[in-house]
Amino acid sequence: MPSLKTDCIYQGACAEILDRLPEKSVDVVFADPPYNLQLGGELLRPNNSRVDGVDDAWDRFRDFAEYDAFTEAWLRACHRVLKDTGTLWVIGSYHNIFRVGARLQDLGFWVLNDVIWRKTNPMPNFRGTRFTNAHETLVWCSKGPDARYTFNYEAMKALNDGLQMRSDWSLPLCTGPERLKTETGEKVHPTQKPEALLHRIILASSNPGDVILDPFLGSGTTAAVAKRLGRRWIGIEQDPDYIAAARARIAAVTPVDDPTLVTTPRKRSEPRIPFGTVVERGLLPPGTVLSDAAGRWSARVRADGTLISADHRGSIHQVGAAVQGAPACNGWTFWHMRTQDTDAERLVPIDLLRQRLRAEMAAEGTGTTPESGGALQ
Amino acid sequence: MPSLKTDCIYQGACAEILDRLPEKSVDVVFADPPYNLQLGGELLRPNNSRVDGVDDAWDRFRDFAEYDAFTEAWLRACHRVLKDTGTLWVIGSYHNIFRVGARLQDLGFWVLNDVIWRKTNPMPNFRGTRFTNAHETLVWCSKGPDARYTFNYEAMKALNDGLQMRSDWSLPLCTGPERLKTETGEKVHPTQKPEALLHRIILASSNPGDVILDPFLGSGTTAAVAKRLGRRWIGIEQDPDYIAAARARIAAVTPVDDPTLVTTPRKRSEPRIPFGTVVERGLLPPGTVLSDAAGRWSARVRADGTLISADHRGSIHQVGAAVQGAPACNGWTFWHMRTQDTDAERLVPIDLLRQRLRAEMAAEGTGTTPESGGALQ
DNA sequence: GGCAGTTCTGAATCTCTTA
DNA sequence: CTAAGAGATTCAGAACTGC
Repeated sequence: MPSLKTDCIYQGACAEILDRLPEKSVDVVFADPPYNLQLGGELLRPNNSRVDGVDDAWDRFRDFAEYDAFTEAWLRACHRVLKDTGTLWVIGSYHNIFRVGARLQDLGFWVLNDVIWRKTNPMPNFRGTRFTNAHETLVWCSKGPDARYTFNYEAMKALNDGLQMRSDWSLPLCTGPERLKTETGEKVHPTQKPEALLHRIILASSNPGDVILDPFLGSGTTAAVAKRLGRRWIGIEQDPDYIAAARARIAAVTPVDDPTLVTTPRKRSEPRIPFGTVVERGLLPPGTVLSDAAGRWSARVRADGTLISADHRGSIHQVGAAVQGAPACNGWTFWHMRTQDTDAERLVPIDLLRQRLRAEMAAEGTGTTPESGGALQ
Repeated sequence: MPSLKTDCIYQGACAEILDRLPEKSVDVVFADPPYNLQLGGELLRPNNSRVDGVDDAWDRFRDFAEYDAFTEAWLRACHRVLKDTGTLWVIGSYHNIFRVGARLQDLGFWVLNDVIWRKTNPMPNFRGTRFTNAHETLVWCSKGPDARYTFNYEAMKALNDGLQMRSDWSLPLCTGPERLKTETGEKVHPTQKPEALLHRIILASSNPGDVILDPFLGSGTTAAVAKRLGRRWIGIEQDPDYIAAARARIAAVTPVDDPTLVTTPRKRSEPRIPFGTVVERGLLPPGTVLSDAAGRWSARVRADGTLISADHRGSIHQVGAAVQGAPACNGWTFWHMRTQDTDAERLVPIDLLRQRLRAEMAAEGTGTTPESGGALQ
């Protein structure tokens, strides 16, 4: 099995190149395949200027059958090189996304989300014959229904001002200085994607050091953003002009050197601390009375790190669930202790003690290093 | 060939019923088929309450093959009953929309647009495992690449306050009084669609008197909106409980009697907040009579968000200016509506509705997009 | 009645580690 | 492999409760 050389562009047809890479070696695939646009003649704006549509050879297919065969080949090849914990992103429009989506489901990929790139500045429909085509669709999937995968939930939530990131993303088209131009001022690539789009994708679904593969690299947006965010990358591209432009572009990118700048740790990945340790270290003496925030229920701390209430005994979680009659409970945030704060007596969650202990252990160097990002089911 | 009886619900399996209808007799099909959700066990919110997921028998399929066969059967039957100038709408999620989209392309349907219903108030992802599933996808297609079809471009542009209607529509879920409930307070139907969605679809792709067919009628949203907008309709549904609820609902609808209220022959200009959204969201039903503060002039509201008076038609601003013989007019403050306030009937400016909508849109919080910046979708 | 706080709910493929 | 236990996790809006 060949080893995996990263941070380089492979020239050639993507399915063939992919078949020569080692299996289960890639963390994230981002694919921007030909859309099979099936454009008719040329399109004129109301002022009779010509719309520079996609008419390149790489977007010409005889029929759906040929496009489907092409799609299945590269998807299958991607499935092989993906790690079992890896995920695949594909972007497309209504011309091709149903073909792609159905094929990837048939190949066993498990759709996690479809994501809408809502364009803030789309090209209008000049003829007034349809709705302005103002979005593109991304499909995000894991290797199977039970596969674990990386989703940096907290990073996405932070990016969205503290609210869960939704499946619709409003971003402008790639224009202005970001858009690569030739010396004669022509677009280098007809469908260059905005870096903001790749920024969000890579931040959401990978960790620093991960390998991001783009089987249709084009002008190199994926590689440029991956490099900047401290990820390794692999690009596959046929066209030597695109490759030249991408190489120059990627070379000009300076990576963010501090990994903490490009990760938002999940609570799930923090070291686990048994409640018993809190008692053992004397942060909470046996016999201390805990209660919930509203003071409805109470329980006492036992020396072995279990709780005892009027009717129940067990872990902080078990007793919390039992007194509420709930199926489950996070005891750390449910149970509170009295604390003398300035003058008034207040109730604070015992999770504060866990946080203090984590800080102490980090200072001692005894705690396990928090893993970056969270691996999800 | 049987004749086409309209404005009624046929009970039975949709493909079988469709096969008994005359061919090429329907103008628009709107289909909301089972999504094949494949939900696992139960899901609890962070507060331990149970999510009432869709587990109905009609959404259970063995595998993709069975779902695909089901899909192809009803799509093929719809193709037969559609006029050559007819169009088909299908709504779905990532669970099924790729299967549906690929099959309808295979059957010869020609995709005109995919349209995103962006939900302003979706259910969150409670476990923090994915992006909030905040949208659904509609596919709109004609019978073939060269088929003519109805698209009321000007009506859609008017509804979007003078800007081309885009392929992404922001609308709230069907909740509150619009949501049908049983006597015991349960949902009549687990997936009732908002009337605003059907309002836009029917206004966009049909004319008064056209026949709208819904092969999965459910609680009858399609029929209710079609009737109100002066279209004929046909519903197909298996479940007798859904049928009973739909019949009662549809019977309570009063059609807009004047066809000129639901079509748009002329152009108009561009204010900042589309008055059409006020209409579409049901804050002001088509046919409502508006007047100026002194009661000197009056005009009626049309379904696309324009007004019609004795001598004039156009935007709220244009008609306001025209009736006064003034060069310009702010329709938002000029036009008033009657409101039942405490005991007395009063006239209040329709700007109140805009303010309410602005508050809602601000709460929707879409950040830097034009949508939150004023150009309502 | 009015206002504030609480509860409820919506097409949802919704955990991970250790024993 | 399964089972058990720890413990992480929510936004908008309507409906309801209580003062």
